[in-house]
Order: sequence, then structure tokens, then C-alpha cells
Amino acid sequence: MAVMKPIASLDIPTGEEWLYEIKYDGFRCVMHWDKDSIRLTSKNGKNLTESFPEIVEFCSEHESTVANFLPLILDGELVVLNTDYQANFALVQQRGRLKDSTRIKQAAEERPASFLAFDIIGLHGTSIEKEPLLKRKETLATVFQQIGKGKTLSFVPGHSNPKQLWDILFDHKGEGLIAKRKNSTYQVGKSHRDWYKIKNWRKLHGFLTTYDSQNNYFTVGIYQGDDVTEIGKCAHGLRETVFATLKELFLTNGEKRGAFYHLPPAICAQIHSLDLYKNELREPAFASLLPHEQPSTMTRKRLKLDMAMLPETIELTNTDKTFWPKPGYTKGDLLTYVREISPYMLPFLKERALTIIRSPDGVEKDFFYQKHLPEYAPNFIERIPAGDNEFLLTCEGLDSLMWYANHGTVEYHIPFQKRASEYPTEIVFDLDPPDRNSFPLAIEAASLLKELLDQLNLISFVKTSGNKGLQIYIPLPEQSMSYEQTALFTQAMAWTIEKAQPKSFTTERMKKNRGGRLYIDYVQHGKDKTIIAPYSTRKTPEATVATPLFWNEVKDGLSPEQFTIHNVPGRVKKLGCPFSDYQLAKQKQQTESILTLIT
DNA sequence: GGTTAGC
DNA sequence: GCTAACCAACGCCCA
DNA sequence: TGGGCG
Ligand SMILES: [Mn+2]
Ligand SMILES: [Mn+2]
Repeated sequence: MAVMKPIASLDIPTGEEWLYEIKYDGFRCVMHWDKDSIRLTSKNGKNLTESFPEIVEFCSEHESTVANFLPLILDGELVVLNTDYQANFALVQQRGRLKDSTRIKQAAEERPASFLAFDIIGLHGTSIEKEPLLKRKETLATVFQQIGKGKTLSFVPGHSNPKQLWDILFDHKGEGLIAKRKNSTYQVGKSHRDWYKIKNWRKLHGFLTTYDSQNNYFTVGIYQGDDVTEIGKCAHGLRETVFATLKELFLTNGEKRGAFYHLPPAICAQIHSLDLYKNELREPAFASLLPHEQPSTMTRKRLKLDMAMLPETIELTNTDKTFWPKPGYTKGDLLTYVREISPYMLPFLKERALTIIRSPDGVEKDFFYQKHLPEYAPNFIERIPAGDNEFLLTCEGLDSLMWYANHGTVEYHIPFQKRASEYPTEIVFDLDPPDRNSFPLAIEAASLLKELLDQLNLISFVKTSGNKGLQIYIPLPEQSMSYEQTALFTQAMAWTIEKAQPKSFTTERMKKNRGGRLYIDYVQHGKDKTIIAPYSTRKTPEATVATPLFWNEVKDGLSPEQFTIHNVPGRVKKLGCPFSDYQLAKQKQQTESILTLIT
């Protein structure tokens, strides 16, 4: 299926005539949607229909909503989304390779794909390629008004402010932007000057070790300790004269082995790349040569920081300082973690007054709680007045999060209500075993609680606290219950659990009276109480994270130490965020059963 | 981590 | 100019 | 009222 292809560009074209879209990393795909017939075709003509049954199923179910438009042709990107702004190419690629329909079905269940439509080129069976882009976008919007909101099939909106869009994209570490001329027609191929792609390149540092005279590629290496590791091969991006000089250098001074010419680490370069996947750079290209830099500085550690794309809004200090001595994680690792996890974590921090724990010299050194913003804090942190010329802490975006992390914040605690609201946004059960060894008690209690909540038809979520226990969330619709009501419910449930297994569970507050039993901390849910935020790091020796779980993970073998700043970002990308449907559940939650129970 | 009193 | 000291929460419960 | 608790 021949499609209109964007032309690579290093900078964003600006002006009134341009419309901007998020670029997603997936399969470029055209959807032919006719009555009782959905066909997905890649840009190379490959039929993808069988590989993405969830898309086909969604369309079939919603066919009646678009009956008036059929047959229609949508152009878009077939993706597996990590977040609204970042797609997971590795996963969509794996999906495309699956042959067995059972395995395809399973993958569609675990990580469902989305078709993100950015253009419509056929309507009522006739081509509308000659209509201007803005008109096609309007048509597309009309079609999607009928289909409705949904994750499986959605609409990529155009934006007029590229700076704003780039900021969002940067915060989410998205793939890039597409700039499209508003009045342009749809022209297959690349012979146009109307669509440009601007990628969100990571800029990393390495040295060149080998020249391959067969294909003109240079191998990029870095130091890993004293050893040199190769991370990719690079040919494009240099001016012709520079490239020729570089080639000549390798040919004359390099040690020849077959078609290869080797040099010891000396020539340094800045490289553009989309990502590092399995120690291999994706789409690397030269940005520039760095004649004044030392190859000894091009280390694995520096690569990690380069790939993290930490915001440059504030100066990030002491990135080498050890914060978790036991596993050897540094402040740089903390900053990298919060940067990576922010799209998943920020929704739970926004619009709430925070209580943080800071431990500026690492988790084994002095720490303190903080609820008020110091006067010297940057202006981009929103201030909630709290009398006495004091202001409560807020965290509305990545820049704020980075500022907190740079100040040695290792824990983020949040209240159950948003600022300027009296109503809890969720009910949370806090299950505290006496120690890590008793974590199985938390698994037991959580499973029991889950059964009870299921019987009440309540949607619940579970996370590790990152310390010793588990916490169970019941999202509530806006202003649906008061704290007085939720208190009655948490107390009733706590007593039910305690009564069910009094030898294992207790609501006794005094530690000395608990006798090795798990504490059902129902007091912890209330106004002005706080709970550790999802994905917050913890001040534990192992650098554990308060980690959202899938309910089917709550079983023997689960333990809090399995989830650390080292592996949680990867876990969330691979498995998805178990709390991704939290907002949806909040809307759908039926609280009648709770209200009945407490009256 | 940032600020400030004291040397 | 440097170092050291100082500062950075709070509400509820019950003996 | 202050120590325990989170
Ligand atoms: Mn607790
Ligand atoms: Mn310090």
C-alpha cells in the first residue's frame, strides 16, 4: 500500500501554514473499512489484518456508528502504546512476527494494539486525497465523533503550537513530531514538500573503532570499565568532506583486517539515535565529531545519562553520589528513574499537596520530612498557600519532579483528596505485615480482600508499598463519598478480615499487641492522612519502588524486593502499567454496594 | 540541598 | 573564602 | 499530655 511519506528533517518548520502531530513508533498502516470487511495493510503491502484481531474486532463492533461513511480508508500508525505519547516499537514488531493465532490472541490480550488514525483518504468509496489536509482532518474528526473515544481506534489530533507539543513529547520521551502543510493534498511517496518528520533524537557520546570499507559504516564504541563495547554502526550525518577525511584516516592509520580497518579509541563523536535496544543503537547517525573530547569519558555511565535525556531546566548536581550503597545506585540513577517513570507517576501526584522524604546524602544517611516549599524554589513549582507565608508542595510536571529528585527526595506521599476538595478520590486499604519475612501474610490478606471486593462488584487495584506490605485501591467517582462514609467502609472491611482469620490479621494499633500478625491499617485512610504514591521510590536499602501490580501477580513468590528503580521502568514498558485503567475505573465504579453496606 | 553565622 | 551548624511534618490515639 | 504509630 503506497502511502505519503514524511521527509526527515532536523528542525521543525514553523509558520501559520503548518500543522503538527505526534509521531508514533509503530507500523505505518492503511485501514480499508467496508461493510463487514476490515483490512490492515502495511506501507510495504504486507497484510497485517490477521496479526491484530483486537483492531478488527473493535471496528466490527463499532461499524454501525460509521455506516454512513463506508467504505472508508484511514491512514495511520499501528502501535502498542506505553503512554498517550509513546509507542513501544519492539512490542508491535514482535506481534507482527507471530504466526500462531492463539499466541496472537494472547498478545492482544496482554498488550492490545491501537490504530492511531492521522488521515482519511477515502470516504464513501471515493478518494479524497485531493482535498486539503485541514479538510481531511475535519472529516476524520467527524468520523471519530461517531466512533467515540476508545484506545483501540483513535484519532491523532493536529496542533498549531509546535513548542507546546514538543515539550509534551520530550516529557514522554516520544519518537518525534510530524509537520504537515495545512493546505497540502495527499501525495503518495516522497516527492513533495508538505510532510516532514522531526525525530526526538537522543544525543550520545562514543568513539569510532572500526571502518567497514564494504559499506562505509563506522563502528561506535564506549568504555565499559576497561573494555570497549560496540553499541552500533553509523554512516550518515557527516558533511561529505568530513566523512572523506575520516575514511582516509582509518584507511591510512587503521589496522587492516579484511575489509575492516581498526583504530584504538581516539576519535570521538556525538551520535543521534532513537533508542538503545538490547545494547544496539536504533537508527544511529553522526551529529558531529568531537575532536576536543577524551575517549576515556565515553563510558557506559555517560551513555546511560545521555539516553535518559534528563531535562535541562535545572542544573542536576552530584549525579555520581551514591544514594543506595547496597545495590550501588547513584543520584544519577534516581534522576534517570524519575524521568523515565514520570508519565506513569505524575497523574497520581497532580493537584495534590505532597509530603516528601528527603535524604540528600543517600538512604543510609540523615533524612527528614518536608511539607512546605522553601522560598528559593523555582517559579515553575505551583504554590498552595498555607498561611504564615508558607506554601505546600505540589508537583504538576516533569520539571518539578526533577527538582524534587535533585533535592534528594526519595519518597513522595500523597493525600487521598485533591487540593481544594473535601472528598476522597479513592479508598485505600493498607496491609502492613510486621516484617519482610511475613510478606506472604500480605498476599493472603490481599487475596481475601479481593474476593470480598469482587463480591461487592468493586473495581480494585493493588500495589506494593515498596516497603513491607501491599495496598489495595478502590477508585471513587468524583465526590461520591465523604471521608465519614469511607471510614465506615474501611473499618467494616478491616473487621471482617480480622474476624475471618484472627490468628493472621489484626486491627490492633499497638505493635507489642500484634504478635506477628498483619496490621490492617484502616486508620491510615482519612483526611490529612497520606500514602506512598504509585511508583515512588522508597528509602529502603534495596531501592525498592511502590509498584502497581496485576492481580494475577499477587501469589506465592511475590516479594517487594523484586521491584526496584533498576527494573521498574522496563517492567512497565514490557507489561504495561497495571494502573493504566485507573481513571476509567474511577468513572465506572459503582458505589451503591458500599453505601448499602454502611447504612 | 541551601542558607547563614562565625572564624 | 571556608566550614560548621542549622533547617526542612503532622495528626490521631490512648495509656 | 506525651509517646507510639504511620
Ligand atoms: Mn501503614
Ligand atoms: Mn548536605
